[in-house]
Amino acid sequence: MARGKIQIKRIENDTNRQVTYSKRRSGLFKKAKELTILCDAKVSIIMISNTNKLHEFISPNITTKQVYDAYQTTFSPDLWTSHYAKMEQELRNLNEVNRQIRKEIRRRMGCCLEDMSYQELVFLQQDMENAVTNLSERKYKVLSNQIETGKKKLRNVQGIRQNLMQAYDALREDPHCGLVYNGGEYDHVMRSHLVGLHFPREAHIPSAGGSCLTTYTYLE
Amino acid sequence: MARGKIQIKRIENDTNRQVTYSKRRSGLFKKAKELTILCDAKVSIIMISNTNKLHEFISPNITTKQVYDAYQTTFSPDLWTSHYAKMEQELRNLNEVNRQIRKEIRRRMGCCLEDMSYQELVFLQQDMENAVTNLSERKYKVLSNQIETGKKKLRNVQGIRQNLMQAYDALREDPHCGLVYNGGEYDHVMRSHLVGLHFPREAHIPSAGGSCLTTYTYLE
DNA sequence: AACTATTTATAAGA
DNA sequence: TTCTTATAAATAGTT
Repeated sequence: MARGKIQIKRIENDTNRQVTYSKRRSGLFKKAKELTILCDAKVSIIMISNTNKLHEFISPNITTKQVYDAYQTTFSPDLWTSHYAKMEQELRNLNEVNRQIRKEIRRRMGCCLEDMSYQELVFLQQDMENAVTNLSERKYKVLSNQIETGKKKLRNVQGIRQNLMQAYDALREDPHCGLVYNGGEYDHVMRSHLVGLHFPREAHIPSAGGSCLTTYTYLE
Repeated sequence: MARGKIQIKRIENDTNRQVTYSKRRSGLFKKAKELTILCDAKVSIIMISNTNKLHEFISPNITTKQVYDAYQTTFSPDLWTSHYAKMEQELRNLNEVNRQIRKEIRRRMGCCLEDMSYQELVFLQQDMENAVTNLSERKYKVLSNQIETGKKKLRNVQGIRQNLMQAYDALREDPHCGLVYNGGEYDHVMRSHLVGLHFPREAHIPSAGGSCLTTYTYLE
């Protein structure tokens, strides 16, 4: 939604997907938080990432359990247990699909071709050749991504190296630079910055912040 | 977020709150849907409105129960519940303390004095003046220590000088002794002792070593 | 992580 | 409720 519109479809690049997940998760949680406050509502969000990491948001003064209990109560045991009905249906579908796929696979491995017409065989061959092409393109893309990432890292490192070289040259050209950093002054500045305890008058003192957001890994 | 910025605080007007709830709910669900697709994640959202209406979002191909089961698996429920409650309590306490301390610091820097009564201001001023006094005393003590150390070193040097004088006298009386005390040895000793009196920049200043504890008065 | 050009969400009004 | 639209906020791509 910025620097270009994106299609809402699975992001194939792992890194991008991760980054987007992280960004949008915090966006979503922020919205949830605002909604909680603006509308005096209770919100529970549980997210499971592509990599099986679990994140949750829960409005203040309530627990996730309480929300899900309310959910259960509201949708009566029926709907809650319909979960199982849904699963059964899914299972049946899955079995059927599974049977078909296995047949297809066997065919694509060169077996079970007996009951296919010539026309079907033509189509199948074409399809298999397309598949090879797709795979090849995909392979190329993955490689490109890797190269791209590598380039980025390289640029990064080169930038750092250049800065270091410049700093080093400056130091060599002007030995008096050394004095600038000598003595207690620099030390004082450094220390106060490092410790971060020198609350200037208008200092923004970071709040401990009562975040309700938590990240845990959900182990399958 | 449009036609004017709004403060994130409870919308008091019932109708507006309802409308905003409805709009933002669909916004939230839309975002959740996009996230689901873009990042290949699973999201479960349950919302309970101000008027106790319940709404849910669930990613395709998964049930709310499954997500909640995953959640429960991740946090062995009993342990989690008590743990969570504990954390919440801690957080609340910490936030409160944090708030107070920040206020106190700001006050001691001369800000946020608007909501203090005269009596409180008097106490605070007294307290701050006491603090200045303590600091001043401490400063004086550190200086005394330095002077004391200086005196000791001086005495030490005087002793050496006396020894030298005696040796010199002995030398004059018996020229053969001279060889024994000749060379850089005494010179070196002299120099190091004398130099010690200059308190150069790197002089060791005795550590404050004292208390880091301060008593804050929590004035509302 | 920070930045910023864009896209998207949405508050207020109709 | 729904539509519109000016504006605030989110965020994709980049650094």
